[in-house]
Amino acid sequence: MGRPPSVKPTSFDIAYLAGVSQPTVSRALRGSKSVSAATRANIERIARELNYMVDKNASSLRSQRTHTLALLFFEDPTPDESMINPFFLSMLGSITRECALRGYDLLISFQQMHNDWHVAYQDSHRSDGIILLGYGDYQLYLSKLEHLVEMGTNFVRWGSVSSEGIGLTVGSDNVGAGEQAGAHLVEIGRRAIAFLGDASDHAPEFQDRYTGLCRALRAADIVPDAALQRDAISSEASGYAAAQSLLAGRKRFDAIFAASDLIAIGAMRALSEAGLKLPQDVAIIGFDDIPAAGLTSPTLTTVMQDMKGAGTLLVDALLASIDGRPVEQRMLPARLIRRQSTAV
Amino acid sequence: MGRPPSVKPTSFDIAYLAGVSQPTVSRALRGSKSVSAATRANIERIARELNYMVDKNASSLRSQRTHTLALLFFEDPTPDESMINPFFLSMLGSITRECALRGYDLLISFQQMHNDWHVAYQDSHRSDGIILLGYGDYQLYLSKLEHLVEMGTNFVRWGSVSSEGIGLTVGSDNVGAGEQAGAHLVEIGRRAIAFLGDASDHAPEFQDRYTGLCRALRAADIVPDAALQRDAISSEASGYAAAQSLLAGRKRFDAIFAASDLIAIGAMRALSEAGLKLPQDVAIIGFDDIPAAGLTSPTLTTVMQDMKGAGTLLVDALLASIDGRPVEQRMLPARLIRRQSTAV
DNA sequence: GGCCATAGGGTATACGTATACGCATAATAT
DNA sequence: ATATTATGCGTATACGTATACCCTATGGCC
Repeated sequence: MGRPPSVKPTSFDIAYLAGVSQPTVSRALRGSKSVSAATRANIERIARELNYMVDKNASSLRSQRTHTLALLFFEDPTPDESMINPFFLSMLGSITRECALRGYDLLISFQQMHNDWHVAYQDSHRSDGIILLGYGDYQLYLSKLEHLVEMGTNFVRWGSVSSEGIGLTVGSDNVGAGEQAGAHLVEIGRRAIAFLGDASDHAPEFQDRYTGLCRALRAADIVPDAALQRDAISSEASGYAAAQSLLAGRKRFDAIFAASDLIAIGAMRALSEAGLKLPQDVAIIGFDDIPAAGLTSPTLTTVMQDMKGAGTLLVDALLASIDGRPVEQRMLPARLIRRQSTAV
Repeated sequence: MGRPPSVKPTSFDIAYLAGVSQPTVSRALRGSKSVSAATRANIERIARELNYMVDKNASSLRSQRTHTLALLFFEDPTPDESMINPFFLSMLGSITRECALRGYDLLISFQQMHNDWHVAYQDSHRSDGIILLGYGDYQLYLSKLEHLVEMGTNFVRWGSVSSEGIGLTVGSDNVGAGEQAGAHLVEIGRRAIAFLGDASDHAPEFQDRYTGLCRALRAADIVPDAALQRDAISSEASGYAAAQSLLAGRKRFDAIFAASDLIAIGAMRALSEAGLKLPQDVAIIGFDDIPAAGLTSPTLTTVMQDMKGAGTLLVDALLASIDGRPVEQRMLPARLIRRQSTAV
């Protein structure tokens, strides 16, 4: 029934010291109820004394459960290789914390959008499930998701909840947030409100925000004007370009709702360079509340998403899906943060 | 010698199809040279067709190598629970990329500084080595490092390389960087240069930066004035407070070198509120080149560390240490980024 | 007092891979 | 032609845990 304790203690060592068999040790430590309280206490004491830790590999191999989740960042290739979207990074903290709380490890990896879906597949073999945080062209993204579904991989992704999507999705109430932003701009007297951000189904989240804006406009009896919308991806450069294009157009506008803070910041630069006064000439609202939003001048009114809730919900939904519990799509409320860029 | 292919292919399935034994499959796929080219090619082909992937748990269990590194963020507890130092986050990208390149997985976890060292110990059992990214009181940190050394854990940490430290360290040339910053301020005609940041051995990196500044001052025949130094930790609030304390002092100053961008940004706010013109009245230099540094007004001159190189070097050093190869402490050059806050 | 249920825990084994060892055959040396 | 070595691969087994199954003792029940 045993050998004496060795270098790295195993369940056998504990069994030997406790005078029981190895399986009993396993049962005791995993909380099986078919082990007496006295035996369990004894085993737990010895384990603590020896600094014993269950060997994760052996355990996973046997049980076929890794107790590990993989976090996969999907991104469009950027010129600056090492840049990561600050918005998703802010979710990292809460996801990690939530995983730790549930006793799960978190594996992390970054992928360029154009890469083989194989990577995700690979990750699915090292973990019980995958959390997907992606941005970029949604249509490119789709085929990868289909592969995952096909293979029965457990995964959740952050994205647009309102549009029907593939797989389990958690996201902010983008439509509602867009509506709040629009209502606020109307409230401060603006009527010619431009939207910067791709409004097609290549970017469902942006599309939702635009939908919300339009809804707010109609509620104020304003007819949304397609001539005041410009496509932009989430980068400062893209926002700058979009705003310039807007300025070049013949349509006048007195406010901008940008689909992300980076776009808004780029737009602000373009507007300033054109000699416009913010927010007097043009009020502007961003989205995400990245740290930089509080540092621009004027400081940027924006929509704050519930990142902490997001991490919790993502992990929660994924674990439910892994355990075969029923899960529903869930939407998180977003909140408007009023700053100088809309203070008139 | 086998059974037919099953659901999730194993090396046995491949062996069966290739008409060889399982160990041969293992050898072929791991690149052992005691397998003929023909056999290997055949095995690789079959593996590809079956979408075979080596079971990480089984492999790790047998070989006692996980091919996984753990990234551990150590932080002082912050009021805002989910905030992570943006500076370290920017290292995340390059570390991940480097790991992927070397075929290593990356496990990630966050820890409050005051937590049990046990967490690190635990992580050391799920990985071949640990990368420590920490900030906060270095003295608190020390005992944890000693534990790790004691246990023979492989680890590298980001920190001050010049001061003698425990374990393997990789870091920027903080002294040199401080010297560059000081020289630049002298060059634009400033002579009363303040330093914001803890200059004690509780924060070796900040101390190094201060040392560098003093060196530059002496080179210009200026005697460093201790009355122009204020302790600060890396946060905006702390920088704000430190600058206010400086303003309250009777010593006049015409420049500030802040030990981090966050400190600098806080200080800028305090100075602006005091009616001082930047950079005319006070020039200011930060450290880290966080994204926000380019967005403040005036934009902030700062020191950019080589984050990409840092990730590479950290992983490199750790793997060397794991493989028992000799490793030396290494220092990365830092570069001054000139912006408006020192443009006179 | 015989019968069955239950608690408590032991026995055997599987998870999938990597490696020490041994054994042929072929290549080379003498 | 025999001894020697290298090449290529099979055999056996270990890594440490979790679980299906089996056994024993005890207690309750009629």
